[in-house]
Formats: sequence, C-alpha cells, structure tokens
Amino acid sequence: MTPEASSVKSSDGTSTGGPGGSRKPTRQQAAVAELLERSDDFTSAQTVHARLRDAGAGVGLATVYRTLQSMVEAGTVDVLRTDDGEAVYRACSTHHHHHLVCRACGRTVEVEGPAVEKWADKVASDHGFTGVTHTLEIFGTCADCAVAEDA
Amino acid sequence: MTPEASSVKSSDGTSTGGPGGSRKPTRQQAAVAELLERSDDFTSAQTVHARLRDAGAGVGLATVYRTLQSMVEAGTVDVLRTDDGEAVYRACSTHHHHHLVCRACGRTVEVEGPAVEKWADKVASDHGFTGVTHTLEIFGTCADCAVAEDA
DNA sequence: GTCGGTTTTGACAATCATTCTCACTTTGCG
DNA sequence: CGCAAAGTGAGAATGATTGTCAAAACCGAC
Repeated sequence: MTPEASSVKSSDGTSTGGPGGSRKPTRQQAAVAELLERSDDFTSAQTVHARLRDAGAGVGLATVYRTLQSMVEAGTVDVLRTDDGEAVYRACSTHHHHHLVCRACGRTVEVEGPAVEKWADKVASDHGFTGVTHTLEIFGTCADCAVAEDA
Repeated sequence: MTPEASSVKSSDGTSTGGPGGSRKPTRQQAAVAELLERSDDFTSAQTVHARLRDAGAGVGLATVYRTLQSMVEAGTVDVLRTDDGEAVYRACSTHHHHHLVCRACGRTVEVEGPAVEKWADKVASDHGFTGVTHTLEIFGTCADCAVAEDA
C-alpha cells in the first residue's frame, strides 16, 4: 500500500486476520524483520525469501509475503514499487520521510519535506478528500553513477 | 516510467526501437491514443484493450502494450502504478502536474505545486543527483465515497 | 503433561499483468 | 511489381503475487 502515509492506516485491533498482530512474533516473522533491519536498501519479497533460504533459516515464500504485508499495515516498513512494478520493502524509522533513489545503483537517501506534507494534506482536503495518504519518490542518477554513464 | 518527470526522458531520435517513432501512426496506434484522449481517468492497458475490442476496433493486447510504452517514452501519456501494482495510463497535458486520486471510486483531480517541484529538484541536486524525476500521488477518499462508506 | 481449538506455516496450484515469439500483414520506396 | 523494414496479433512464456489447505506450532484450560 501507499508508503509514507500521512494518516489512517487502521490495522484494526481485532487482528484475527493475519500474522504480526499483537502476538509474539514467530521465528519466521522475526527473521524477515531482522533481515530488513540489516538491509540498507529496498528489498523485494523474492530477495528476502532467497536470502533467508541462503542464510539457512528457510521461510516459505507465502509466509514472506504475508509477513511483509502485515508489517506494512503495522507501519514498520515502507513499500514502494519499482518502475517495473515489483514491490520493494524497507524497514523504516517511524517518522515520516521520503526517498531519493538512484536510478542506476539503487542507493537511497531519506529526505524530509514538512512543507510538502502540509501541501498535500491541504490540497486534498480542499477537494473534500479524507483519509489522505501520499507517495512521493524522487529518482535521479547519483554522482558516482553519472560518471560511470559517461564511459 | 516515472510520471511527472521534471526532465530527461530522451526518446532518442533514432527510434528504430518501437512504434510511434516519427512515422505516421497506424490505425491501432491512433485508436489507443484517441481512447486515452477521451478518458478522464487513468486507464489500465487491459481496460484499453477491452474497450477497443468492445468498440469494434480490435487491437491486439501486445500492440496495446507496445503502443502505450512508446507513448510514455514519447511523453504523451503519464503512467502510474496503482496500489496493487497495475500500470495505469492517462493522456496528459504537457504541463507538469500531479494527481489526487480517490481510493474508492478512482476519480482523479489534477493538482499543481510549483514549490514541490523546486523542492524535489533542490533536494536531489544537493545530494549530487542528476537527471531528476519524481513521482507524487495523493490518495484519499473523496466526499461522495466517504458518505457511501459510512453506510 | 495433555487435549482442543486457534493461528501460522509452507508446498504447490492458481491468477494475472506484462513480455516474448514468430508468422503474417502492411507500408515505404525504387 | 517486389523487396525489405516496421507493425501487428494470437498465443506461449514469464514472473510476481495470492489462494488453498493439510500439517505443525502455540496457548490456555484441565
């Protein structure tokens, strides 16, 4: 779902729906969470699955997806879609921010823009919209990759 | 690719790569283009295909995809990904703007925020990034749908 | 510790958008 | 006309994601 939500992401208290509710995380859930913590860049579900398998602690693909989904709903990770539509995840600090992503090497920088948040909320409510959320990603070529491209 | 690009989208002049180069558009290409012109909201490739078929002028699915891709590269349409990863297209005026999309009914409103553009470009160049592009979509529930949800 | 019920897991099948393949048609041009 | 390049389309192939469902782990009650 939309990363960087400004509001409402009601993972309802009943939480009978999926893993990661309010119960103690299982070994698998912990494994996924920890792997994301260690990763600096956005990681796809497939990659998470592969890395966990390589690391010995095998976790089913379906479980990886389920866990990631719950984490997104719980707000502990951010999702964004790459240009080819693959969903990528990343453990995120709780404070609201956006990403500057290098188109070539994938390096990401977290950026903030309080003004943008306010602007988005204002624009939306001016149009009568509620439960506002927004996505904002900035893409570019970082200095290092720009040099490489000239070659 | 990323909609609302602030720059670089070099559909290189050679254009031997695909349709929509500099040649006269074919019947199919025209059909796709016209359908998008008439649509107010973002439309998925699948939908474009279905509508064209229903309208009698059948266009192959592969062709729809190819045509949409070229149009995106040519900058005549915008793409964005829905939350579930499906790519949706929309003919776009040339001036740069963003979208406020209703999560429930899909209604879209075009919005502008010059300040945001500048901010994004500045942040990126401050970090040494070039060829900067950005995506910004605002999601929410529009007034009408908010009422409907309470029911 | 064991029993019963609930939750989670994981292998595998099913979906579905998108891309690829390749034979066929159209178009441009001499 | 006739070749060659470009475009088309039906269907296969791909690949991420989701659904299914029986087996396994967990939890509180006895």
